[in-house]
Amino acid sequence: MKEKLQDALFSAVRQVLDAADDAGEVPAFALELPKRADHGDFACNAAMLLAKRLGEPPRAIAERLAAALGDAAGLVERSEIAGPGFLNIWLSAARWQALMRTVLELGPRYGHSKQGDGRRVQVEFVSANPTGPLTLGHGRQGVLGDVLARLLEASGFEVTREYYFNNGGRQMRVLGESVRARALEQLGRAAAPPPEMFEADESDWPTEIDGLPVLFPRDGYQGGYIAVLAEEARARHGDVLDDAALGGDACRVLAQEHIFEDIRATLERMDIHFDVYSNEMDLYEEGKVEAVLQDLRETGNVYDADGAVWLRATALGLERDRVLVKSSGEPTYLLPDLAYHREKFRRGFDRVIDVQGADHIEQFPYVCAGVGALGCPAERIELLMNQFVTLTRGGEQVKQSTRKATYVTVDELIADVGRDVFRFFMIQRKAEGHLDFDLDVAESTDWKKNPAYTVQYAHARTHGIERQAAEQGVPMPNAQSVEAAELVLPEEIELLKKVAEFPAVVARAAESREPHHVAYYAREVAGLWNPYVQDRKRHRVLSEDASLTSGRLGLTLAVRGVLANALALLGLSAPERM
RNA sequence: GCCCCGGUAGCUCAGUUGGAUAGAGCAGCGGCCUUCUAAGCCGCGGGUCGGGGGUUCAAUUCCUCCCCGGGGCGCCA
Repeated sequence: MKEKLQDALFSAVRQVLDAADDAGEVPAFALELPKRADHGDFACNAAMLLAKRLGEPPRAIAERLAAALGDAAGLVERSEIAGPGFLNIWLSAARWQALMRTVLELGPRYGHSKQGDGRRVQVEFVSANPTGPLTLGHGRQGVLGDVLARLLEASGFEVTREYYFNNGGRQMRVLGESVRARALEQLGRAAAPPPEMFEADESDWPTEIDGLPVLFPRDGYQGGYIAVLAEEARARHGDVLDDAALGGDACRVLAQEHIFEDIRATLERMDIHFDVYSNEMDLYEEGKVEAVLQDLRETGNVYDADGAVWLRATALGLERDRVLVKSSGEPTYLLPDLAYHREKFRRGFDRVIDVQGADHIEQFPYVCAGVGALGCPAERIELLMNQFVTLTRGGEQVKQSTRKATYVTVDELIADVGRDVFRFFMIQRKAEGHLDFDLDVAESTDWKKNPAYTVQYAHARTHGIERQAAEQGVPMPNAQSVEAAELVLPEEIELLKKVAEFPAVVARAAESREPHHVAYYAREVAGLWNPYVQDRKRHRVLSEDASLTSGRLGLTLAVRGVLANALALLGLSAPERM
């Protein structure tokens, strides 16, 4: 619909230019949905853009543009010049007929496009290291990445969802040591450092308490789940626990396995499914990390200083140089990260999107510069950054501390509010802003109060109406029989306009990597539909008037169509009754 | 000190890539109503878009300088 009008306007502008002996190009004018209904269905700014070029007032140009446009082969009912020189355009009523038919015909595909043309996109997200349960930050990132992936799929891209984790470095070693220490504490062969010691100075860290050695690392993992893992370690690796190296290693492997199992279960609860899991260790074993270092050395992008190997990032236009291999001989995380990103390109992705928390944002340019130096098209990597999540209850912020492991986990929150509410809340704000997760609202099952239920209930209501219709023996219309002519009330036109907007909303959300638009859109539809259904005094869907009833049932199905598709993109269920 | 993100109605936030009189949901006020599933429906009030300067037909949107809040600035990940 919009495309046709766009074409008609293009020719109209061409005509106006030709008449003025201007052979230049038609400017990229905007065709937008006005905020106000009395500004028409579409508004075009072409006349204003031409004002300077033609040396005439924009309103005069708009006159000629309107004349050239005419009725655009029956598409346009009328047009008006308004404001500084806008051309406001009203489409003929026949468009609603076409819209309803399209929505009913396409069903679950309404709003989808072939924009991506099968190009391959990788979305890397969550990527939490298996050192403990997923936090709300991971949860937000999970939903963000997953909904973005769904949007890209709906736009015709071939998407790979990928999870990458570091299991080769210090972090995992500390995890193993934490488990081993707890196991030996349980056996009475080591002393547990008292909690307040973690607050004290590093130098005060005890080596021995009451004759027992303190094995728990100063920066160890304090969460309660470590004790559970320790029990498992005692049962399975009791024989090697006393050996620091062997025991620590066995505990690390055991912890990674168990924790990763838990993470997968959590992802399952969020309804997030990855196609590929990658990890740092594999990159080492396949020699990919070593290869990167070698290639960087050959191309003169690294140098040695202070016993370490540095990436010459300043030569690539960045703030400072970065260490790739520490003087201890151990690589920093940046080196395997470069290897991993080079692999992404080797695997043939046209586009790579890294979903990362705000704490990683500074690192991103170094990864891009590094793989760029390796000859990869780094401009194809995108960063989708997200800020942190805070919990609010009763207007007060719920205190969380990762260090003390006193944080609410994804599992706990889902157990509390359910998957659908969890997902909706995590996606409803734009990613780069802070997300305030209001528990009072999220825990409410009142459909009017909780936006996730507002949307789902709006969908359920379309089924409620259909059930009612079936009871009364009223047939539901289909794509062929649907009739829009009876839909004339302002609130009905508003709903139809909203339904018509859906494909543009999806396209924009996908292109701009802003999934929250879909959540807002769903709320808007529900915000129109719920009052429409509820206001029985002015109108009812099911009435004595058979033709009117049929038209309104068509509207019901169209609204259901966009709600169901929006919910699917958000990864929420679309219940038929609640 | 430097970098990134935010600052829009009492609160939580949108704002279609620079457009017309800046919106939604809650909260507040007034009037109706008794449900195609759950108290709903209609209307009203409410704003120096953090502040100054600039760019142009047009700035909440782009540039610049300040203010406030959050995050980051390791041979940690």
